Amino acid sequence: MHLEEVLAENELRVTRPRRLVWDILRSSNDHLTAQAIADAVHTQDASINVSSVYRALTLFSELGIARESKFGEDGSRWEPAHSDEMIHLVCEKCGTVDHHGGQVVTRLRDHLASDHGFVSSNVNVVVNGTCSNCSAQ
Amino acid sequence: MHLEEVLAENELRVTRPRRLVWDILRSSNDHLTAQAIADAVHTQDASINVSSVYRALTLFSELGIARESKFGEDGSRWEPAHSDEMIHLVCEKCGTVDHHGGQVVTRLRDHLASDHGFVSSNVNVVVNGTCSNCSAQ
DNA sequence: ATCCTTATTGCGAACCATGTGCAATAGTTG
DNA sequence: CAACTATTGCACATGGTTCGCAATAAGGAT
Ligand SMILES: [Mn+2]
Ligand SMILES: [Mn+2]
Ligand SMILES: [Zn+2]
Ligand SMILES: [Zn+2]
Repeated sequence: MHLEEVLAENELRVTRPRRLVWDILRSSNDHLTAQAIADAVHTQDASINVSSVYRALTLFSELGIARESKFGEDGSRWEPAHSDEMIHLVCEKCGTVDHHGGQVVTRLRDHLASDHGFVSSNVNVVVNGTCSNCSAQ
Repeated sequence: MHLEEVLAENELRVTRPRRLVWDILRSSNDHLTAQAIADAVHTQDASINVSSVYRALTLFSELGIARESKFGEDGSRWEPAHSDEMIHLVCEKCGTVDHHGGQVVTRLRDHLASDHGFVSSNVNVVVNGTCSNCSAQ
């Protein structure tokens, strides 16, 4: 997925803040807070304002190329967009957030639609607990 | 579930703010914001402060008798505690939040534990979409 | 019923993540 | 390169929630 294209298609400009935020998002395989992203951006260019980071993130989300998730604490977490079927496993011990795929979400959507007439636009599954690493101490 | 008992068991006092907040929570079958709860409380006793409402809600959550959920917008939503298996269907049109029960969550927990060593403490499933009422216009 | 101890309150100010108005800046197109 | 205007940086506003502290009121004992 190329930022430039998506922006061009929507007659939006490719700016330094947007490029930097996007690069951080792509290169990290974490679920970052806006602040963490801003910090990372600042190691490249300290002159970029937090507002621009927020504006970029909001825009990317609207464009469908970034995903915002709200886990327990602090603010939203950001990452490149991925399917709802990739659910989030949040370890309460070490704090890591893992992905887990399967059919759960798809089956749930289908069941809700066919048996209850509820048409889902997006499904968020967050599992809090203890990861296998932390279970083994 | 009697508030008085739970509080007594934990050597906590039964106060007017706590009783009022609990009554609102019990008598509504909605998912209320802290502000909505405070407003409702104020119709009974205008002298009760929002801080006390927040403190009561936080306490109830720690005691396991209230449940806090974060849906899309604005602040947290509160209700009497219920099982994780009761998942939330949030209608983007009319705003209503419905419950849906089943085995989905239980099966997911089991799968994660046995096949991935992830021991879940709580599972949150939020489905956003259009309810059957709103689909029918 | 009254006193005592201290948990709980009301109040105001602080907080933190995020959004905004506006003049200055910098993409983009020709 | 010039012109147009989307986007930025800045500083400040916001909204939901929390905190410190002195005043109040539960609950146990007398
Ligand atoms: Mn993810
Ligand atoms: Mn509920
Ligand atoms: Zn862990
Ligand atoms: Zn609806």
